[in-house]
Amino acid sequence: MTQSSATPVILWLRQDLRLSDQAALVAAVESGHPVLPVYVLDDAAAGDYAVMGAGRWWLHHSLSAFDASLRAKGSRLILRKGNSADVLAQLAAETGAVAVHATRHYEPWHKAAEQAVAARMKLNVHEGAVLYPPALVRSKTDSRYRMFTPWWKALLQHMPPPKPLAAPQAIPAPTLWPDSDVLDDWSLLPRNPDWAASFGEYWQPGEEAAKQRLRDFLPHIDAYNEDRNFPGKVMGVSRLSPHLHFGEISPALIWHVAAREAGEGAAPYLREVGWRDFGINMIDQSPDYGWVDGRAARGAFPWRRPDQDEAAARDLKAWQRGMTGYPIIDAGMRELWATGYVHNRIRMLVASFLVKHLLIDWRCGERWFWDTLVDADYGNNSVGWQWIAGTGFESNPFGRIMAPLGQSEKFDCGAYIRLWVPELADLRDPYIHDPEEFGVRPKAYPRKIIGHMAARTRAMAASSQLQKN
DNA sequence: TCGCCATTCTG
DNA sequence: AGAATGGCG
Repeated sequence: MTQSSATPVILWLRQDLRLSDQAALVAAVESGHPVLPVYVLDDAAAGDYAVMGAGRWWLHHSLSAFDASLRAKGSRLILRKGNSADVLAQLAAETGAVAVHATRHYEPWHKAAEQAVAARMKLNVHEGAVLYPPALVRSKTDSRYRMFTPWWKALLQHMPPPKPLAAPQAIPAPTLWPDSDVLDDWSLLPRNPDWAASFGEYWQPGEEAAKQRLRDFLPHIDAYNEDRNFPGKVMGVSRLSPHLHFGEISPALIWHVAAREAGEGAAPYLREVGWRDFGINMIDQSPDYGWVDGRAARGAFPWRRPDQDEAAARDLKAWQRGMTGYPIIDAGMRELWATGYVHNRIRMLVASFLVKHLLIDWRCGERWFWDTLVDADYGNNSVGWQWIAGTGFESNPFGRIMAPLGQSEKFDCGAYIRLWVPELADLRDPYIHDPEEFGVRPKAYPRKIIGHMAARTRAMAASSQLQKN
């Protein structure tokens, strides 16, 4: 016993930076061995989907918070960089560790890494990143779903999720800690310029902050179904997405807390939490969903290519910078830049604008979001863009073009615009939604880069051209 | 196979 | 009021 208990087990962490409700952690502790928690930064494996800009800011603070939580339990976080399987094998060789515990993830690069690790050592994979394992949600004919509603009905048959596991009282430490990289040396935080300077005003990464945000949101959960449509309502949504992405809080914990506090009133909110599982369900079935059209077009769609067409490049830049001349679009893109987040309704509007008004390939938008969102998540991002672009298995038809100006008014976005577009701060409703229409020309605010009707006509023409092919 | 129905709407 | 396309039972 003394001999074997001195042999450590590795707790391999990825997007699971929490102590509560983590089966892998509980199993590692219950094994009776000292536990070596290690986070491996493996950018090469993820390739284009490595944690990028805004996500790296979050990751830095989340790792720091998680290390502090571990230390309060008598443990600590080892940081290593490189190929996951190589790093873990090396760590095992250094410490004599014989087994690895980890939480299962469904991104293709995570699945590949799990296989590579399992080929070289004893890997115990635990569920916990999802409400329910996606492969086990089956239709009557035993097939898997690509449409949300039937999938959701089937998933509900398996709900509630397992009861959340408590954080261990203490985490047994090895007698000798292996070397760890120094977090600051990873240079995850931006500098020169520090474009994330204001992020701290909006976010506090880490498990404790995630739980606090959930507690703060609970009194508003009954109003969610209505208020979530209004980007100006600060407590209309929970803003838990980045915490969920990095695994600082589990979806099962959210489910149980929300259901306990709000009963049936939690249902609309939990359905939206369910969209995260649905995204995972999609990328699990179609690992290339982030860049390959789900429904292949009947010929190449005539996207305007920013890499080949100067006008398209200018339009893409105007969109990225929030200088399109559409107040609601510009407010959203500037909120994204300043906070690493955008309200979901605005995500739909800006995405639709890029794809349909500007006719720019949805993958350009997917890339921009991947770089700028603190909650950039492969499943969510891919499903969202494919839905808006009309390329997804289940998606909005291309011909359905959202009217940004109408939506801005309908969802009362005046205050939201005044907050993010200071050039328009003096304008009242209804002028704020479409100043050009009212003949108002605020200083330094651009004209619309394309008129709504002109864009609509162009998009419909491009789309019908495709039908003929 | 065939009919039903689809996340967040438009003019 | 309308409307078209594909997943699902």
